[in-house]
Amino acid sequence: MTHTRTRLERGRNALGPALELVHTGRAPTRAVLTTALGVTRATAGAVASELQTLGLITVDSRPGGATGSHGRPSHRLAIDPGGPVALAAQVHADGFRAALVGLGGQLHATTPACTTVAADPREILGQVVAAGADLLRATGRPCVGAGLAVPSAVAEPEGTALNPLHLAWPAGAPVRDLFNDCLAEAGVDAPGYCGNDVNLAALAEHRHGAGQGAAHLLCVATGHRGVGGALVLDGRLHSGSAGLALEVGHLTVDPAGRPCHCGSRGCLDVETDPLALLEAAGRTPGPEGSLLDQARELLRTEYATDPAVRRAAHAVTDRLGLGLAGLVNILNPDRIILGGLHRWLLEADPERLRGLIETSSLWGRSGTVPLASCTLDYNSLVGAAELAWQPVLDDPLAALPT
Amino acid sequence: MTHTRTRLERGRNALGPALELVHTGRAPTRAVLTTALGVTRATAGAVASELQTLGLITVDSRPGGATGSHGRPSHRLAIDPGGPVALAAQVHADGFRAALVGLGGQLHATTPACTTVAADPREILGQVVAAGADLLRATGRPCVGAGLAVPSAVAEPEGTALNPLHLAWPAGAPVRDLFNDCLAEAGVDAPGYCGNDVNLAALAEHRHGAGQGAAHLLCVATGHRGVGGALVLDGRLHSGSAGLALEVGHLTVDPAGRPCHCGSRGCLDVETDPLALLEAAGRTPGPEGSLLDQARELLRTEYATDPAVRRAAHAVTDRLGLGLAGLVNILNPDRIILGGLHRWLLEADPERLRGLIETSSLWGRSGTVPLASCTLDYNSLVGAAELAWQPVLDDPLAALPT
DNA sequence: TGGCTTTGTGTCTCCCATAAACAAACTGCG
DNA sequence: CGCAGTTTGTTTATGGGAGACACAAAGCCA
Repeated sequence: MTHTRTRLERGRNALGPALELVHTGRAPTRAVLTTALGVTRATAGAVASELQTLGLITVDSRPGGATGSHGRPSHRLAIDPGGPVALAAQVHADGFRAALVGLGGQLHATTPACTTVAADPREILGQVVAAGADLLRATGRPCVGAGLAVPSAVAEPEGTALNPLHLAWPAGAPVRDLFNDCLAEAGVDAPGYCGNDVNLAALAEHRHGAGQGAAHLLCVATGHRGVGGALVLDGRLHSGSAGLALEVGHLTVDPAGRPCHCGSRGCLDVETDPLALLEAAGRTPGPEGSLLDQARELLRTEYATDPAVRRAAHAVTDRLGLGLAGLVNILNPDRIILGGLHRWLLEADPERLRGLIETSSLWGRSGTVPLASCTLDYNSLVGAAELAWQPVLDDPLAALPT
Repeated sequence: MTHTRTRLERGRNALGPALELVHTGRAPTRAVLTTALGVTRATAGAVASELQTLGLITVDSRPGGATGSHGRPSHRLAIDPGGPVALAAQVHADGFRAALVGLGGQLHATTPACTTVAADPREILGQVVAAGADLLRATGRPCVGAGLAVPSAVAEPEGTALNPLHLAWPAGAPVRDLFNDCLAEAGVDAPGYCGNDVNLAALAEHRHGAGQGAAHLLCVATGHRGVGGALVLDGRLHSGSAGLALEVGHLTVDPAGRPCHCGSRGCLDVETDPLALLEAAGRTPGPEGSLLDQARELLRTEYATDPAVRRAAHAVTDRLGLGLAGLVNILNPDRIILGGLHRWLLEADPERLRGLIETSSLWGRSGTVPLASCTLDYNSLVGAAELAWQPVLDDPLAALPT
């Protein structure tokens, strides 16, 4: 056995952290990069120019812009607009979508949402990958990898979808392998990664959206059906030892509530999803539009006018608050962001939810947990791209061709 | 601003990791230290000799022992028996105890358990620190720091005890500051750290006991009263953004259960603690011995013979299983260890608890979570010492005098 | 225009860790 | 017993990342 370059696989050690700072928008100039990395200006300069040589960022030599501060203005750092992209894909109950995402979480191209839903996993993945491959060919830019968001827990390291029941897939479908097969077939020579859609949304929000700066970010969101959770710890997705953490859908929030397919009653999954709100308001779901859209419309148009809608929203909010309080006691996050229906419930009555969490989370007094809405468009897609970008962020030299 | 040695505060970079490997018993010889660190033999040799110079470990030059393998036998690494120690202290409902703990979690000296309980925090801390200081003077060995375990959540970074209700202390007592004051008064010139007793027990079990090797370790335990939880992620205690994570006592495990002081009903705290078992078995707590000891005796002597005791144990086990299943869904640990009464319940009927967690934790099929008992004596004390040792493990050169 | 401040750059140096060759210690076999 | 084979410890030389330092550049402000 010979020992060869264990030392971070050679290459500048600060390269990855530096790229991550630019990626997350925390290093607009070389000066703040210097202080953020805690290195000398000489090192930061070398690192920045190396990232520039890799074609990942640009270093503005002649800014000319007003700095507002004294002294020599710092060179501005920006994502190279011609740099590589990641292929992002998402499948959900109502269709699928593909996109290209560059560094910084910027969407460079998106396919229109497709609403034909093939029952067979292989078929739908083939469709979404083909759409993404078309985008790639159209831009001609290099691809660092591909990410896929699915509405199911994804077991690691197997890469299997454990409960894709909203897709009517078989439990345990080898989604990562299928995804990679489709990528190879479509001629995309890049590694494919898979993750749960809410997890990936949380990751995207942490890096580019409402979760920025949170050290312990909890995200709870409804998709089109069901409820998902995610936790981002110190910038990394915490998905447990097997990728199954934060499956919060089956927290009990109403012991006398409606039965859940898990066998229990009153689970967060069935008590706080769009269908629950519609039913509580005495509405029958219509045929057009997703349940999520219908619930949103209901809140938007009739929350202020119809007492029944208001009562229903309050009831659902109360159950959500109970679930969040339980999670706060277990996870002690420093920020909570809500997506899907939960976001609209929060915005309909922020104080009610805040109050609930404070009173039933034991340590209400020792600092309220800030609640916020998810703000990023297509956050699951952006999060899927983060998966593909991660190796580059960890070690640009090793992950990139040259 | 001048940049001065940000580079890990100078000193050999692999020093901390190497010491941690020896500390946790994962590096019995220089050869495995080499592979575990992923460095060359030259580096490992230099690191080991440097740790030896610091007086932390010993390197056996002439082992002579049979290795069982071919080739030159490797030098053995061991904790220096004359090295520094940490002062560990624990206070609980029934008394307090102090000890000296060396590297490797070894107890070098312990005061007898004291059962006089002063009501005033300052007073009882003064007593336990004085006892520890006596031990220190008796050995004459250097002290790297002091750690204190308390039966309460400890808020970070304030260092205040948020719910020390089993000690009848005021909520929010500045326990870390008080501890440090007492240390200074007793002439102990070392920094003092505080933590929750179950958290510290989990940390100790992870490093030296039943939790070794687990990447995501969940620990749930009863103290003398109440229930606590802890999570060790990748070798570090996860205590949330403010030190309040894993306050699992108020998970609802029986909606129709007995009222809890938190205002809810059927909390894990009141449904699975020693008093709950005694009451369920129709026994009235006696005056002598702690409730935990009485519950343990009951299980030991009458579980096999008295159907009422068996029924009571099963009922409490069922509630515990429900709580654990909920935690598994949220945290997805790869091992669970149980302490206090929960340990005895597990050992009374392992299959019942295992089955409960499998059936109600959604992913029973995708790999059962191993359940184990806490095995370390005085694990909270050892864990308290870990707090004091941590700076040394992180950077031996910076933390030690010379 | 000349201080003052902040930032970028080139040069030198330090020092940690690798690489490579060698020495040491043990097993096993003929 | 001696020698091959294997694994481990040690020495020396080399390389490379990052700090220290000095100096230049580029803006403010009087």
